[in-house]
Amino acid sequence: MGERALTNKAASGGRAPAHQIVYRALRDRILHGEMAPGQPVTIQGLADSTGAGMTPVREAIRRLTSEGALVFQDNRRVSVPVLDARGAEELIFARQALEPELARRAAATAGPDALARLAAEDAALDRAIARGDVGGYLRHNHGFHAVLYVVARAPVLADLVEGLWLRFGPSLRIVCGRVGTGSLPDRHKEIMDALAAGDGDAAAAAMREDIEQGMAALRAGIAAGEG
Amino acid sequence: MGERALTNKAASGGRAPAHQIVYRALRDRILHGEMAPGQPVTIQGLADSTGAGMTPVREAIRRLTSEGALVFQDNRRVSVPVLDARGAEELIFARQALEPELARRAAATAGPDALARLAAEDAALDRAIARGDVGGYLRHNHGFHAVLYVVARAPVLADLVEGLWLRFGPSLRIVCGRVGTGSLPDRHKEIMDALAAGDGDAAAAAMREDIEQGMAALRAGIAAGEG
DNA sequence: CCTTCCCGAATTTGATCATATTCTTGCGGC
DNA sequence: GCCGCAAGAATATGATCAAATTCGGGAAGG
Repeated sequence: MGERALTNKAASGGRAPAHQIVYRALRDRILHGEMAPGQPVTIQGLADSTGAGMTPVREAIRRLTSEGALVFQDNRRVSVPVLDARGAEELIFARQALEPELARRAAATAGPDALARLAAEDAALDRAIARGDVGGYLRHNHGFHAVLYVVARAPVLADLVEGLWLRFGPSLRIVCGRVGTGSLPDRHKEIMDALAAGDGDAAAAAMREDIEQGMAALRAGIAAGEG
Repeated sequence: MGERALTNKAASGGRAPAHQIVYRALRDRILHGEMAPGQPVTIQGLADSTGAGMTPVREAIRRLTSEGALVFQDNRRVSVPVLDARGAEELIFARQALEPELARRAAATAGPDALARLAAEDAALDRAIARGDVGGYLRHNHGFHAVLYVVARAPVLADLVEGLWLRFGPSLRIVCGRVGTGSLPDRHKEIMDALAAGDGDAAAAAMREDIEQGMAALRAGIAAGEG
């Protein structure tokens, strides 16, 4: 999400601005489900907990509201949004509309190093599942897809899809916490095979099934939580 | 983009926060092509021109960078992004992937008032074309689609697509300024007919053609501008 | 006498600004 | 060509003001 500059900056020894640090930290917490849906997010609370001033915190919050990771209530308060069934359906549609294309493009650009990084994320994911580590599952499941987005070299589409993850992250954590990591199969092996073979159609198809399986759990969990 | 609260606030007599006003103003200027691609945007300049302090301006800029309407350069400066051919292709793909679905959903929810608003926007659009008014063309072309997004009652998809408009707005202005408004046909009549008939498939198909026609101009203009 | 409702003060939170600090950059001298 | 200086711009802080929520006291009604 336009963080290339920051990454370069950090890599070259420069110090990142406080608002970037706060943004990153809060973003990761939302993405990995460490904030519950509906939980209020206060500027002063974040400023106290991060040690930053109000202005950088304010900027980080504005950014995340723009991405749908936080919502601006009519009281001017900010909170983690509660995902309803309609919203979940839209997110699933958007993922299915965009991510298979990213997989297709990644099949044309993936090299050995990319495949190795994907395999590493998938292995870490499997270990987290075996351990029953929900946090690790969420982190490495997203990590696998995030590597694929970078490999696809489609920054606009990648930005859009990353925004979708932010919207269902908190709810996915709730759902996974209820059902555990046992019943969460994925199609990552099929995706990697297709990428290795350079078969875009197969990669897109495998991604479609991976999303369908992952989002089916979310859909069911949200329906159960609402009823 | 999550501005429902603000709108209600403003409608009920409350005053909108300065950062919302600045955000809206700058967003509209980008959307309607009043800022050229590559043009720098300085915090102090905006603060001076809008009369607001630096903090609200800062928040507005952060929001727009998150939406891809502005880019954060590695110098910590902010500017209007320059759209290249690859980025344009991604935007076109994303529009084609998402907007037909919005048209399909709008066909199921459009009532007489919605059709009237669409017809009003389209009429204003036709007048702008006849007048050769590029600014009016951009404003009412977006207005037509924006009304449709609201009618579709799919806020997540609408947010995503609105973000796409922000990304190609400045470049579209350049292209339209080069070729004029004469050769810019659209499929708005077909879309409205399909919505009136409640035919989702026809609405989606008409939307696909409308996007194809509008984006073909952008694609050609960008290729010409780069070559 | 107890319960309920309403009103207003205290507290919490958000919004804004003026200012100090840091960073980048461009220029001029060496 | 290189180094340092000065100007412009972004970053960050804390203070100050305004809005909203909460909580507690008191009156009305049962």
